[in-house]
Amino acid sequence: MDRRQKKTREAIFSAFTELLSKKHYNRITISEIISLADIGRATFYSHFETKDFLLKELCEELFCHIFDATEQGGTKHNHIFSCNAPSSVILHLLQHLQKNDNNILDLLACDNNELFLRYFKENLKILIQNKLSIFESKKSNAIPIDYWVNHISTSFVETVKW
Amino acid sequence: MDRRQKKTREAIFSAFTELLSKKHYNRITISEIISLADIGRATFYSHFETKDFLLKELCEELFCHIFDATEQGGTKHNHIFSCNAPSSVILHLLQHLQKNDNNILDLLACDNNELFLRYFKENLKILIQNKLSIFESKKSNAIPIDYWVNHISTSFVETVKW
DNA sequence: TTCGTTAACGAACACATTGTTCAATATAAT
DNA sequence: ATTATATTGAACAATGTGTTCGTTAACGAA
Repeated sequence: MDRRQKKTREAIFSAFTELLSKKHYNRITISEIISLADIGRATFYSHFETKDFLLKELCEELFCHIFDATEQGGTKHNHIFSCNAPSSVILHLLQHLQKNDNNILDLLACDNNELFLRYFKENLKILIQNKLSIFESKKSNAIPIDYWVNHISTSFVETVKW
Repeated sequence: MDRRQKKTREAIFSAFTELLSKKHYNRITISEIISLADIGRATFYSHFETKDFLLKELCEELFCHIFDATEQGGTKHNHIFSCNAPSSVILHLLQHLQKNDNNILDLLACDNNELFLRYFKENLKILIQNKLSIFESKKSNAIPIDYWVNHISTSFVETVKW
């Protein structure tokens, strides 16, 4: 990727997360992001179609790192973070939270969490779905499996939030 | 309250809920609400300061009904709903959900739920806080009580959502 | 270093939405 | 019937959005 592209992209992400930790997503304007990132208006729009897409891509950057590492089986991975992923995904996740990488905690804490938490939960669901499929054999269970998936992932997210 | 005020207020709420069930909150404009409710622009602003306040008051209308009934001790109450509140708040709540009064289910289902779910949860928290305070005597518990409050209310909300 | 490619700039633009104002009108309460 | 008040409609400035385009500067490969 062109060095210029990467720079502006990171400048935008940086400005955006800074603003997110200060005010609600709805109240953040493109103009604010632009002036804080110190880039041209047209430049922003050549990177992100809308503010929603920006948030979406930010979430993907943050979460794909952790959940992608699952499939790579504990090898080194390099996104925004760089670390040695432990074998347990949950442990890995908690480690990042503890270090508060990229201010994830700030983002989870305040009002901006809607889409953010949704991504978090979506990815967790897939993970737990896989874990639970081990017990798939006991199909006679009266409680549907996707209820358990939902319940466990939700409980986890809410526990972290708490 | 003035008959005219009540009419406009209900027209706004009605138009707003209809729009909410169709598109995301962020994408709904005041102008849309106005034209669907068929009222003047100035009229809207004489009722609600902003779109956020409108949502807030809608949530209050919907949830205060159920949670207020707790304190009144099962007597008849008259908000948007009117019914004989059973002694169990949870039962009461589930009854309304089953009847899908005021399209609550629609509102819970789709993307507009952020603030909505928050109110739901906030009110539940208070309720559960009270219920749990009965066991307050066992203070030696290693797990803080507000964790339990959070966990139980969250689980309930998420179960309903599921 | 050179050179073709591509990103960033910035200023301008049409457009949509917001929230306010005000005088005129219609409706309610007593 | 009369007073009070809610609604109306049109106009308004202010702000934000998303696009356009010619110019400038940085990039990377040869």
